[in-house]
Amino acid sequence: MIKQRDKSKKRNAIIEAAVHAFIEMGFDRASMDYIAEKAEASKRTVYNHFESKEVLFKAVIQHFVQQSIEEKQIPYQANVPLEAQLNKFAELKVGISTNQLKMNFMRMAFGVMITHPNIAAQVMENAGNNDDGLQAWLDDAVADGRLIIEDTALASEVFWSMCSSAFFWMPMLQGELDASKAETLKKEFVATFLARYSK
Amino acid sequence: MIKQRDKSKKRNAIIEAAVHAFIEMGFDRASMDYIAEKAEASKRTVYNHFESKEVLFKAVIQHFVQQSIEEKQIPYQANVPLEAQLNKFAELKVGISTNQLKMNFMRMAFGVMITHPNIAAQVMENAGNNDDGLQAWLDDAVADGRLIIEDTALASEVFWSMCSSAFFWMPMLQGELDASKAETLKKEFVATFLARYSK
DNA sequence: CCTTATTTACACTAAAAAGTATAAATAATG
DNA sequence: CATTATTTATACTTTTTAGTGTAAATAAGG
Repeated sequence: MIKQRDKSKKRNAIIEAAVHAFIEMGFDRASMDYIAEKAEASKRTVYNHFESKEVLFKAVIQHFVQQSIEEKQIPYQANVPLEAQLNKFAELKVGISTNQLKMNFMRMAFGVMITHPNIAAQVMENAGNNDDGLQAWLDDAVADGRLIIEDTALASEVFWSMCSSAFFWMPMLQGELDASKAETLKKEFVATFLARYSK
Repeated sequence: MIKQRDKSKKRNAIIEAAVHAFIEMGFDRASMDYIAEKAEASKRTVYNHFESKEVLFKAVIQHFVQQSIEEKQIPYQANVPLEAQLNKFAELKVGISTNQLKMNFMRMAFGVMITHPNIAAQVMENAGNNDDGLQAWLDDAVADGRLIIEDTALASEVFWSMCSSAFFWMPMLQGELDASKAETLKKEFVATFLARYSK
């Protein structure tokens, strides 16, 4: 019978340090020595918790994903203009793009996954689930007779395609989007979507 | 007076080898030794042509950009359905996404640019110019009275947002898109666009 | 206060890769 | 053919960093 003590404190400190080191200097250039120093731990302790840099990275990703699961479900409301409700969906994406920490983290993560396909594969296994609830919302709006959509999955993709490109991919690789520009685009995307699918 | 001989042959062999090495193994893991070997040149020769790996990378990018400048202008045609003409614009993006070599190259290039911001900055200086001719086409269509658009620049962005997300970013980071799926999306994008802006 | 799980300091190893030096070999061009 | 610009082979330096070994120090928890 082995006594177990609470290792979580050092472990969390290491993950926290790794998150910032990876964001700051990228996966390859953030050395284990540097991470240990920032975590106020010895390098040996880092390796006692995470047997390799790759394992540490995966833990960092998981830590981040954990934090990001705050299912922002937007329920369909019969007596609110569709425009306003769709705006909220678009706002979800805009919200991510203006969260500097989150964007930097994702930029870093994509960099790693492009550069190290083997790590990417392992990370992707634990990913999945990408439902924003838009399709459910569309189904409700159709049932309520306010939208005419044959294929709500397809319509959902149309909407997210517009938003993702402008509010996610572009800012991700080309830097933050101007706020008023974002507003203009958001309005136009919603208007375009409604032109196609509303009665 | 120094006699100049033709060094372009070796130089091109090196660039060619570097292109494939970078695509195959990524910037960091493609060593100068490996590139030299693939180019059937000595490492010293590689360094005689390109004073550093970074300089070589920039030459590779330039080589690629040079090849990609085949201005596929699509002129406005008064007596052809708008749908068919817009399809061609969408096809431009689909075309890129199904060019495996091109996508692999761009994936690699983005990886480098995310991972090495200093290189990214230098590469970006020589970039610019991203006009696909859609806005000009829209202007013509508006002048011809077949579309009603206040801001053709904005409308152009709406169209490219849809297409870029589905036909570029997603395939770039998540692998090739199914052909029939691409066809479905393309149709829906064009239909959505026309629902918003056609008479 | 004792036991011992956990952490630390520090000195290693091993590997990889960028870039350099130099003298000899090769081949373009007049 | 002769000249010499270019290329080659080879051995080298330097730097960086992942990961390990070990004995001593620390501190959690009963």
